[in-house]
Amino acid sequence: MGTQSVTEQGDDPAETILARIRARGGAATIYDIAELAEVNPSTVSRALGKPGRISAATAARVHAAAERLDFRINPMARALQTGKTRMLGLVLADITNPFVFGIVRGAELEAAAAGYTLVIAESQESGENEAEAIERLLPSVDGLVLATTRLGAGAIGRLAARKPVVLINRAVEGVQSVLPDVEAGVEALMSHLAGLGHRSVAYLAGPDSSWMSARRWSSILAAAEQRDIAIVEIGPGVPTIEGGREALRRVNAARVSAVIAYNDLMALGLMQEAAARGVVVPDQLSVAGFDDIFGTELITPPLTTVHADLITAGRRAVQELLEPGTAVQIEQSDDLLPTRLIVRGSTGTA
Amino acid sequence: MGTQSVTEQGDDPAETILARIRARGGAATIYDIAELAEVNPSTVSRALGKPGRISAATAARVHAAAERLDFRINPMARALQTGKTRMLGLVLADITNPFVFGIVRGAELEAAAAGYTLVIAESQESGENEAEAIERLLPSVDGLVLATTRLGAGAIGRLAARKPVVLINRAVEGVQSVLPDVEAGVEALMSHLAGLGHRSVAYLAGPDSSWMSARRWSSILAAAEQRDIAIVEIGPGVPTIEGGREALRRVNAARVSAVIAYNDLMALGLMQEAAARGVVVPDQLSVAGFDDIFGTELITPPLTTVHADLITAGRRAVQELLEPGTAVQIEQSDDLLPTRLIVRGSTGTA
DNA sequence: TGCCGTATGGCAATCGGTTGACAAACCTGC
DNA sequence: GCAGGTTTGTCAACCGATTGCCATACGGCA
Repeated sequence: MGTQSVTEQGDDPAETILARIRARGGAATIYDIAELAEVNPSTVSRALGKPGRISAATAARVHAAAERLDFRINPMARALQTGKTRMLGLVLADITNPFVFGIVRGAELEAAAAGYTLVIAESQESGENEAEAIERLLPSVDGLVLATTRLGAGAIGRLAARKPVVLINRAVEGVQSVLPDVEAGVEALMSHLAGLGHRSVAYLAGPDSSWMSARRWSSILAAAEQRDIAIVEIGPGVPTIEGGREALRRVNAARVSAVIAYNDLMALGLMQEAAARGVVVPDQLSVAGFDDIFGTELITPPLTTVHADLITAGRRAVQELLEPGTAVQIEQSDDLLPTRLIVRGSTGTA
Repeated sequence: MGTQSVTEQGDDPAETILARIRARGGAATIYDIAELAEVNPSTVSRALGKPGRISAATAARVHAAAERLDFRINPMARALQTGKTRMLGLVLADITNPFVFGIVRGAELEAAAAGYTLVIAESQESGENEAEAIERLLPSVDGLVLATTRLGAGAIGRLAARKPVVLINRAVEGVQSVLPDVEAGVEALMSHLAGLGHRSVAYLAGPDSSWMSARRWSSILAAAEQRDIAIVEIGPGVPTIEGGREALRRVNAARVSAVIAYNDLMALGLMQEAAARGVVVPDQLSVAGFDDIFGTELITPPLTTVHADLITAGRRAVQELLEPGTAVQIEQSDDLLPTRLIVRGSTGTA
């Protein structure tokens, strides 16, 4: 014995405390740490959360104890006191639309970097689900990113009054938003089509309620007028492959040489239906879309589309949520997301 | 005056309380309700959460007051006391893989139906990110769904000891899991290929660490042996389109007439690369994949694949998490998810 | 009328952190 | 050696719900 003492667990204070934690069947708390480091719980809290407030020596003891006990802060307890949950909500209309990939990834990235947790809710393109999901989410998040939702401007405004809200691909007076440079993308696309000799073009619109569909249409209209190209709007349509397929008939009936779809999903649908009906793309009909989603390179011919940097959109939305520093200037700010035309095989000479 | 009294806000107790709530800048609490309904906070709690415990009359008063004040329970406060957060974590390797669509949607659906919130974390195919994400998530969720992660069996086991865990597309001793009926799908696929006259087939494996890749390979191996078909395993490879593209050379070198890819993404990559190199599918090479993801119908020729019901996988994973009723029998339980062969154009006669 | 069992509501402790107010200890410099 | 200022750590209240225990009220029954 003596130096060669029996290694009894009981004599190591850390072991004693760990045993107690295990017995209670939970995780270590700051009280456990306080006991082990022989300080007050409040000191633990500050050592862990307010760098500089506690002397380096004590802080080191606390950190060592925390490490030893494998301490993990209880987010609920902290949230209860501070009112901040360190969670952000991301509301999507349809998670099976590859369009959301980039947004989700960008938002995740940025949120994780800031130590925030991202909660994703999807409404499956249903307004009720969406309202419900948002209500469920609201009390537990510090802010909300709304990506092309079904909500009306009024509801969004009211929401923004309760919690910070950032919109993606949509603008509402007084609410922050992240928008792509539609103008530039459309300009490039219309020049491209004009250069190929198209004099008559159709725009296949998305849902009536879609702010972005209207925005794209107005840009396209302006660009067409400027170039003296005939333009017609067809729709509204469901923003899915199915919606695109169903619209082909009306597009054909319009006797245009090119069609611009509200989004890539609809463009893909148009192309599938065209292939099924023997309409050759791009010889008989040029097709273009927006967003450059997964799948645009898969189809034959590959789809010409206006690329938007969705990852950056997701990142920036979260950034703006986290730092209200950015002024609440919507529209016309120079920070529209860059957009660029990707020319592939689905567009050809008229 | 009298009946025609001045409508002063101050005389409506609800208004007074609402004003106070607004001033404090927060939401209504059970204490506010208690005050308005003239009962004790504990009565409010019970009226709202324990049906039957409080008399119908009082409960009605409480509910009316809650409604009036637009009460929304504070999830953090409840979680702190009960230890249950009513949140579930879903960990994905890569959210940009269309494979996860169904899983996410199914899990969302089921979680929402049970009043739970789903928190999604993605590791971007990196082990470190994943461990970090899980650590971040763990304290705030009641359970975890792990969909084809990078974690080793040991780590998963340790995790399962801390919180309920359900695995998708992977089995670990003693941990619940949701698995597809690989056997049946592979049988159907191999019969199909054999019927087309293929006598020499390659399997393009996924990552080394992938449990499912190994599982598929062993099934394929068995089915090939049984049919006296020559089979080779090529790989491991990255489970993406890029990974598939890179593998084409090795597949060609193997001089097989058909290749089965670990998943659809790799199969799509193989086909893209084949098209780029003038290898005609299916005339010179038949290609098949697994999962039936978005995009398999887009490519030309469309991809033959083994469909798995991923939505159901997501749903069931959440169900098992929520009701531990299900016995912890992994493997060999009859509840493997049905699987079925979808024959499309990418497979043809040898 | 009186006794007992049950239905109902209240009291107060509790979950695990955070934070304002304060006291003790420490350092200055004169 | 002491006034004045700064660190550093402690005390105790608090966030908003839940819940075990208890007191009262009420109904039934003898």
